[in-house]
Amino acid sequence: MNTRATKDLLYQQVARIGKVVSSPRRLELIELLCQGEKSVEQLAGDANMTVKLASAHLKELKAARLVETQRRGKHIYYRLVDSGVADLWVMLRRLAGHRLLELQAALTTLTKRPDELLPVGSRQLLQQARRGDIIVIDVRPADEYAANHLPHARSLPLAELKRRLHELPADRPVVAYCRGPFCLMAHQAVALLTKHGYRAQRLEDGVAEWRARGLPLAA
Amino acid sequence: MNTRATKDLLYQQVARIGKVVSSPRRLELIELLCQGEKSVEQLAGDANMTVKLASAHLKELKAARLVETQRRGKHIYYRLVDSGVADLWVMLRRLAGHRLLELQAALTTLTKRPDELLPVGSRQLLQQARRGDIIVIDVRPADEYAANHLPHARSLPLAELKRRLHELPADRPVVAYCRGPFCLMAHQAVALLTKHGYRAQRLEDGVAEWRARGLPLAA
DNA sequence: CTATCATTCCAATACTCTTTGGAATGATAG
DNA sequence: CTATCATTCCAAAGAGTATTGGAATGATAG
Repeated sequence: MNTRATKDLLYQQVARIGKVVSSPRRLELIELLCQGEKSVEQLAGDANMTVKLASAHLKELKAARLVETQRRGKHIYYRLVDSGVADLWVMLRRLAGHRLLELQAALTTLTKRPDELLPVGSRQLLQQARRGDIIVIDVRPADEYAANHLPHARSLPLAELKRRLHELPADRPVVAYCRGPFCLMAHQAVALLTKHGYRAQRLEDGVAEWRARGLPLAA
Repeated sequence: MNTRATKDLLYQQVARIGKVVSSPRRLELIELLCQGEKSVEQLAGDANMTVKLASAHLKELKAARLVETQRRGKHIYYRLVDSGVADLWVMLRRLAGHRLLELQAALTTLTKRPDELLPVGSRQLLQQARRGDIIVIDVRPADEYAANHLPHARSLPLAELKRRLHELPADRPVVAYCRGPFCLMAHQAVALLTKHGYRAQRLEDGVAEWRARGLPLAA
């Protein structure tokens, strides 16, 4: 029994998972896939890279068994193998956020108005949304809403928000969410809503964070 | 607001955590530190590397805020910053184990006898240990036992096991555990015990796995 | 067949990481 | 002061990674 050699082999295998999540590009792809399955084209577009580069990174993710593919028509769709991968993303982000001051600094420059952040707990939010005391809107693209969304949330993509403002009752507070803490869409939505007289706040969580906490989702 | 640049920065910060856990050596150090704090010398010895190399890797871990140091006398002791780091290690290993067939293959070559693995649930194990129906032994070095161990376990380091065999009652089953699934000490202990007529089984978990499941520990 | 979507191959550049060596520097105990 | 423990600096070899380019190949829909 060659102890050293075997141990090295074991750690090396685990390190493969680490290697895969050591690239900012791949992390961005993982975050996008947390929103639901997407084609290579969509992924490349959303993450600002060429299709070829996205393809290369997705190949790595697939080799590590973090994502899987399915062909439908002309497109090949990628999705996370299971929610454990989303949990890994949430955990890494949480660890990074707790430890790396640089990240916190970067995040606060994004969120110029800390007051727009939602002060309310998750379960309380759900209750208020169910009763209709507040309106929860999902400002991601419609297909991501279709794949998975928070209970009692309605889809109102950022791109359509301006011309569909009238759909929102002006007398109730609005809570907007998007892909998670790194996503800027909810942020912009809140800015727009506030400018038009709404009481709007941002929910930092996305569906991945929501699920990682064991909270329910709707599809 | 330069969206792209900011996003890149955010993902880059998270990728730093990934980078740190993309090295087999550093993972081994993390696993060792899951057992309790250790000096550089100890770590280097346990992980079969030179002090200088260990020092370099520990520097990386420290830069990522996964470990912290404390000087006591001539030695500098390293420890995990909090149990979230141990959880990350457990999570990565679990993901790797679920996904990478190579890892499973390597593990089964280690465990030539699958029957030696404990078939019993964690809570049930605790109960039996508390009642004294079984003897749970911690075969890690004594200082790791001192730092943290399973409830109702007694310390019986592998190095001393042979000459302290008489301390174990021959009429009750023995369950041995060590640093976790990647550690071979419990394995060897079970082999030795079985050879001497004991009914011995191996518990795959170590203290990190135990804690990650929310189960209690003793110190 | 043609257009589209995705991957692959070969190649090149630039970059980063790992590991080792030798030598030097700090910090501490006794 | 001396021995021990740990880190640091400079340097270098070697391996691996990321990204881009051009061109080609598969797979599918219509």
